[in-house]
Amino acid sequence: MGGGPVREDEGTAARILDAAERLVQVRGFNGFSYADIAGELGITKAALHYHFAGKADLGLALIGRYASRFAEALAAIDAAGAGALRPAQRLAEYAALYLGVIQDGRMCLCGMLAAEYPTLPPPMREAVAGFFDENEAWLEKVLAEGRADGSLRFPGTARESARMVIAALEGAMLTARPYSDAERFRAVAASILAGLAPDAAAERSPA
Amino acid sequence: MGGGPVREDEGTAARILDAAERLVQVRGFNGFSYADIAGELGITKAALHYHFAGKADLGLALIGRYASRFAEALAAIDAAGAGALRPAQRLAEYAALYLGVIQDGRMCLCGMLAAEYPTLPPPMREAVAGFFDENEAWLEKVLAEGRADGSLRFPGTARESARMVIAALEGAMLTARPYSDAERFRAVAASILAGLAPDAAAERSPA
DNA sequence: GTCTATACAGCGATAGAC
DNA sequence: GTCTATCGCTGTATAGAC
Repeated sequence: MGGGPVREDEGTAARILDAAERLVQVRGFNGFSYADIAGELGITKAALHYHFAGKADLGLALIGRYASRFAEALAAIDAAGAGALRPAQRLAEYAALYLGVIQDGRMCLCGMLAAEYPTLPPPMREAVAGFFDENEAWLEKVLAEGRADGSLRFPGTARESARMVIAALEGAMLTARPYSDAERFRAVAASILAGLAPDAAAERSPA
Repeated sequence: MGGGPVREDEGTAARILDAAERLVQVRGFNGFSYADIAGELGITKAALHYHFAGKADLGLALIGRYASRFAEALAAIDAAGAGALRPAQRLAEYAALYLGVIQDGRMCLCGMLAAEYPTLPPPMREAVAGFFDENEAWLEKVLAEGRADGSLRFPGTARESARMVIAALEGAMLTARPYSDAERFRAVAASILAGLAPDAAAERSPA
């Protein structure tokens, strides 16, 4: 899901999305301009407006593509090992997804947008909330399954712990920013997983 | 001195900081302008520049005041109960500090600035990192004490778990923003504490 | 689909009167 | 200490040529 250029014959719209995605993840939605993207791609601001009429349209497309990729990655985890991955392993894969996001000084697109939430156009707000809802639903399912088979232990409901996991991983990305240190994120992620699966010491590395 | 209809005896500089603090916590450092503060206080942008020469100076003063208040709050926790508060209780008080921050759609000042980190002037960056370092040191001390007396249990080092706690609480503020729901934050905070003090189910929640 | 050119609002910041 | 006035720059967005 990390984003980044995919192929060389990628269309202009996709290249705009790639550059904008990186800029939002690094500098925030209020921290970049059409001029930044135009300069990076070697086109003019006017050309950008042809592909995405306004910044709000661009932002909405950004979230849609990002959420789709994330959903595909979650489906891939469910399908891995012919659907035989144990809950703790799926959690580790989930954390590994986040590890792939933070490269190059980025943080989660929707985590960044959550910080800027009050300044976002309403359509973007709804899309951001939807992203978190989907992650929460997937994690709740995994956690409930892990509790049922005894491989995961946590207090309260599976939904509450799902929210805790998302909060901790997003917060780990956020608080790692001042230190430009991916290892710092990895250690925090490992600490979270270890707290949920105290028995499975060998399963907890998200790398 | 001059007499506008001011609520209190608070000086202009302090009132500027109050307004700016709220604006940064809600909209981010890149999401407000001198005009916003001036309009709110009924003064002009030029008057603002008299008190804080540039936006970077204002931002630095903001972090300094915020960090000082936080340090005082931590010292108050250490002093509470004549220094007899148990580690789990001190942790709960720590989480309660965060709960007081998120009112009115705010999030932690330094959490917000961490998201905007790459766009901040270098002096502000150093101050933000210092805030997290201080929190980490305080938490590490509490966690180590809790492990020593058997009241807290966690994997890895006390420092790693301290970073996990900060990440989870900051992330809980971040991910609660789309839902405008303080209860959502409270539940996540309780989930974190419960994971560290599994024996103390009756341990008071951060409310 | 991309360009040049431009409109127009907003930004941080400064000079000088009072 | 606050004001009016203004500067230079950047922001998003648009019109119309090619």
